[in-house]
Amino acid sequence: MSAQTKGGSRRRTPLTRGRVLKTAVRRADEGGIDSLSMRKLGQELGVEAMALYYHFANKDDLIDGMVDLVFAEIELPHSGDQWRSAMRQRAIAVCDALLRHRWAIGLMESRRRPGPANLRHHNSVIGTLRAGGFDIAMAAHAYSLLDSYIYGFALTKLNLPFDTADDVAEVAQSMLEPFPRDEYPNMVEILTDHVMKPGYDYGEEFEYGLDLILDGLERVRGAA
Amino acid sequence: MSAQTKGGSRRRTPLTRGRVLKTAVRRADEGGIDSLSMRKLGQELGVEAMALYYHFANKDDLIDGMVDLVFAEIELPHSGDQWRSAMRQRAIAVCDALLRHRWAIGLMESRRRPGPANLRHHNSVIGTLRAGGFDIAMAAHAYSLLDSYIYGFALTKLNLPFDTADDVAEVAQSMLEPFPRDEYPNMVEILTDHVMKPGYDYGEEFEYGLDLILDGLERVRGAA
DNA sequence: ACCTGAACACCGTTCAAGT
DNA sequence: ACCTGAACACCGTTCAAGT
Repeated sequence: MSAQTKGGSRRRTPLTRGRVLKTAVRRADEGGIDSLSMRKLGQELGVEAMALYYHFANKDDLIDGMVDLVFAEIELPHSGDQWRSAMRQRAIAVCDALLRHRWAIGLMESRRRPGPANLRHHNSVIGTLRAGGFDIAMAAHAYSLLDSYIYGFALTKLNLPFDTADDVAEVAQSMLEPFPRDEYPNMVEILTDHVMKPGYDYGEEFEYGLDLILDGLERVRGAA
Repeated sequence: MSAQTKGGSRRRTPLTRGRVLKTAVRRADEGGIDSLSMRKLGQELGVEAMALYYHFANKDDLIDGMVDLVFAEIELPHSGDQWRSAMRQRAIAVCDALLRHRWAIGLMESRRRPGPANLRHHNSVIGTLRAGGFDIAMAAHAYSLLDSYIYGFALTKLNLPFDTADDVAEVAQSMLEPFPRDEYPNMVEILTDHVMKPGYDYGEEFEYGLDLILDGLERVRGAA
């Protein structure tokens, strides 16, 4: 019944934290975090769920490791980069990583035991801002603002009840259907004259807002 | 054993959607969304879990109702308000509501069947922007930017691994503990010279970023 | 050292049945 | 009309036991 009893090889490559984590991330990417149960993960690795508890203290320990894998995917600014282009690139890289790993959005900021990639990331971003002329308090402002925007955008985009452009029309239609015409005229207008137009892509909003924020940061940096 | 068999009253006030929703929101506020199981909710209402399925199609239907209750708590701009003060007030009101109902953060934007309070909210915000001189595309930009920031800030604040100022020092300490000194100097600096200072409150970052964004929106509005 | 089996205390949901 | 009991297919985790 299990993978081991079939064929010649009785024992596969043994479990390691790294192999478990890679499989766990793939599973969560594909099926969502709710599909990542210890039992199913074990099954995918050809092992009983309980074997995982030999390598991880508990599910939270597993998630700590998964989050650090996501941080490791994000390219860091090189020292010497201009703060603005570095922050722009990094914002896009973080957003992309979150869109690849939607399950990670609420988890990236909450680690009590951040891994090395996590700490390297924060250290590098703060260093780039400080080198770009931001004092400590302003670097904190900038980091908070940028990360709130990045995480919020990814959260919003992934939670929108439609994925493709085709979906949009259908969903928008059925959202307003139960209500009398003319009850929400501004909603109707923006949906029909903007959102449902061909070529609309919510994803494009990201860089508009990002550049507006970077403009603002440039201004307060100059004023200090 | 059950509440009904004890004392005189055999049947309590019967279930209604409204009463179930109010109880569900309170439970989720207090114990988190994971503590909101159909069984526990039933128990709190003096009823078997299965009774809830008479009033709600499934758990998602329940959550649709809970989300609309949160939207209903958020005061809307009055028509005639200046766009900037209206957007500022509304951003603070949304952020406060999300901090009161942390379980709602990922759910507010994802309803395929938005309730009336949800639609009224969106309709009102878009209307205020349009009346303030934003054309359709710019109103869409502004709304996306503001909501990404608001939801992202609430998400980040609630996910930070510390709540109180006392926590901060302890958590910061233990985060860096497993690593060699001087490995993350910028992290150490900002933690010790800023975050761990008395009077630090991450919550105060919200209005700084909000005003920077509103300044930016004012500028692009003027340019159009 | 590394993994399993059985068990415990949970989930959401369906469905036939009760009042 | 409104609710219950039993059942199904799941969870995370513990612990003693196997190899």
